[in-house]
Amino acid sequence: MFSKACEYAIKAMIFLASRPADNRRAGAREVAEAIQSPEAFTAKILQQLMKRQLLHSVKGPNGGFELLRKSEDIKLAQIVEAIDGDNLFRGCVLGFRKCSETHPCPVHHKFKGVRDQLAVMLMTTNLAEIADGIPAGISFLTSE
Amino acid sequence: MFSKACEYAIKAMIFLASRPADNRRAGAREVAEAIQSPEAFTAKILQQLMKRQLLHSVKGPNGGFELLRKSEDIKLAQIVEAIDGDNLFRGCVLGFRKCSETHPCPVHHKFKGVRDQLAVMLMTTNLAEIADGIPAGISFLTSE
DNA sequence: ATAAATTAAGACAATTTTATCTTTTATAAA
DNA sequence: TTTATAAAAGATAAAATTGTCTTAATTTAT
Repeated sequence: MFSKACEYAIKAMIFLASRPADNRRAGAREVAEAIQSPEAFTAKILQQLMKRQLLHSVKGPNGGFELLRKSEDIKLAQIVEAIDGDNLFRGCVLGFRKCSETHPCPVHHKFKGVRDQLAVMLMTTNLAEIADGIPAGISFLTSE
Repeated sequence: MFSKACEYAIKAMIFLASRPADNRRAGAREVAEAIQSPEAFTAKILQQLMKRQLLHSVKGPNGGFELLRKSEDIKLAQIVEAIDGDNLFRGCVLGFRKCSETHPCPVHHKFKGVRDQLAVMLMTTNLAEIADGIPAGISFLTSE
């Protein structure tokens, strides 16, 4: 569904959002360890999230990354869009450029419901609501 | 959402299902032209669909590929599963192996609805219903 | 000021996916 | 039986994605 890079991006953003409010900032190494992802690759992804105005970074000792906005104001769709683009929830599943209600591909109407539900969910779900379950022990960011 | 190979597979199966009943068989070249895909790559995919018991092939002059079963009896899920596996509609969106109702990843409950709707749709939609719109001019298998 | 820590950036490498090319095998038609 | 046609199979290649390494730039703390 998502690229590996996008999976890491979502996990990284959730991790940052789930940290205590007084110490939100975390370095690339810390993020990578927390979400069990390759460090250098993760650093690149954090940089992309910066360019897309989702993160902010500080160099030097005690530096690191933190959310640019409140977690309530960051939607899942923005993270996905920053890394994978919006093709998943806006494009034609068969890859046609010209696919629409009036000129539909053979599966257009079959996928419409799923696609729209996915788009709405991604656009309305904010980081806070999915990150809060982690410190509460309700959901998990690691396998074991 | 789907790999390129899977997109081609779906299109190829739809193309074959949309042909006139008296001349269902089509060669790899004909299929590739119809769905505007690279011929050799498409041939490989058709072979995979054969190994997964979705197609049958005949060698030699006037040979080619045809559906192994009636299009009514072939579900979209079988085609997707044959090429991309069932990860899309059964696996965890964040890639966790151990993700379940009782041990959920942070987005598990948010994606559950979409994922289940997708799974049901893929498992209940048969080739006939999506292929029939093509000869009828209701849906399209090419861009222009 | 200097040293240490950390991000930024770019080159490089491995893997996977997508795509092509060549040779072999099977089959139908002449 | 020969020839032409088409799939089967395997090698090769190109492109995209994933991942690593090295160097530079920046900032904090000493």
